[in-house]
Amino acid sequence: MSLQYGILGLLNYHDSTGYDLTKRFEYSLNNFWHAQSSQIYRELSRMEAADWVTSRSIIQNGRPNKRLYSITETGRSALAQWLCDATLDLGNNHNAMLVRVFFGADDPQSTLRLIQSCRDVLKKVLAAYNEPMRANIKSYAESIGGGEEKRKYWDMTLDYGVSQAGAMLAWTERCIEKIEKELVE
Amino acid sequence: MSLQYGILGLLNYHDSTGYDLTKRFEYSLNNFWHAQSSQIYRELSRMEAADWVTSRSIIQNGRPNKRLYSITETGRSALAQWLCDATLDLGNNHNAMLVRVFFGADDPQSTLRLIQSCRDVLKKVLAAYNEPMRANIKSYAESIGGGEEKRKYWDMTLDYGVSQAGAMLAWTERCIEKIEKELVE
DNA sequence: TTAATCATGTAACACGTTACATGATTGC
DNA sequence: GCAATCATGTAACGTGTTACATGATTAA
Repeated sequence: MSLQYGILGLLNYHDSTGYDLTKRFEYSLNNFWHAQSSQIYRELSRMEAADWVTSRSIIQNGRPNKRLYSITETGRSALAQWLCDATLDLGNNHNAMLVRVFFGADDPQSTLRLIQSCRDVLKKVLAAYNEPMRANIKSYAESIGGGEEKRKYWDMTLDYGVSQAGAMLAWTERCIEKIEKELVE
Repeated sequence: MSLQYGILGLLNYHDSTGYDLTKRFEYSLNNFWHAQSSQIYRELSRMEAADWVTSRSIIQNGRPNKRLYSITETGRSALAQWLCDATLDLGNNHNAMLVRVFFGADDPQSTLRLIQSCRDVLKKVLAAYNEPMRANIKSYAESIGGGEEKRKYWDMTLDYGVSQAGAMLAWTERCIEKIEKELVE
């Protein structure tokens, strides 16, 4: 149910359309929460029914009409309440690659290839944190009131991504070494 | 769709009931793939329809009857094919805590508390890797043919968990320091 | 005597993904 | 001329979660 709160959090910064929110997710929360536009529209309808948001139509010419969403007081307090709730779920880790590694003993060659390709992807991911992601966050911070204060927290979430990817990269390298040693013997 | 392959992988070791598989998931793959029994039973029905597994009833006295599942040749080749497929999705990261941190600037106090409780949980998680998890895997390895070979790969998945949790723990400590410094000012 | 273990599932719902439909405008 | 952007969604499906139902046996 965090998607709803992610949406509320962004609407709390300023009114947005579903389209805006989709983009915004992609450029900020995407690192730790991915959301398709179809899902965002669905949640927006539900949230409007629950009176967490309201919407009004904006007629445009030359562009399809927009539906601009705003957070309500009810929504604002639901958000505040959720944000300070410290219950923690480290639960839903679903990693298909690790399933493959787990069952990898019967075919070390392809497991090795798998982990190598994982390593290569991670190197690109780590590079991307610096270039597009930090830059996106910086420019978003400049476009918002109190952005510099908020940016400290946004940066923490990026640091998280960097440290997780870094640890995973180091892990792939250790695994590769182990499997290569095994294959030589 | 990886759940099906997780099930196939375990059935490839030996025939099991849905109940066995649920336990097995909890003690081995749980680190990177969690599955409820209801989901496992559902997948087993689908897989039987697809002829990846077959089942037979075992009558027991004093205990409810079992349905024992076995992997078929079709299932075995589906598994082998999936295992050596190197496509990688680092996609579905869903972390509610990071959503809270992202929107944490308005309430540094509760964000601090949140991250502190995360740190405490992580310390326990890291301790658990050594005691119940390594031990479980070791005893499972001893109960299976070729277990020692396989254990190398199982251990790699545990190493993964340890390194991710370790990196996350270090991250929480950096964040706590930053926020505490901010609160003093 | 109380809880845990064994063993099966169903039902309902929530969340996530993929594919599709529409159609003008702007930039290359 | 072609692709991308803007902007809305629906439909169908797949996956994950929660709650419930049943009921004997065994260990604390």
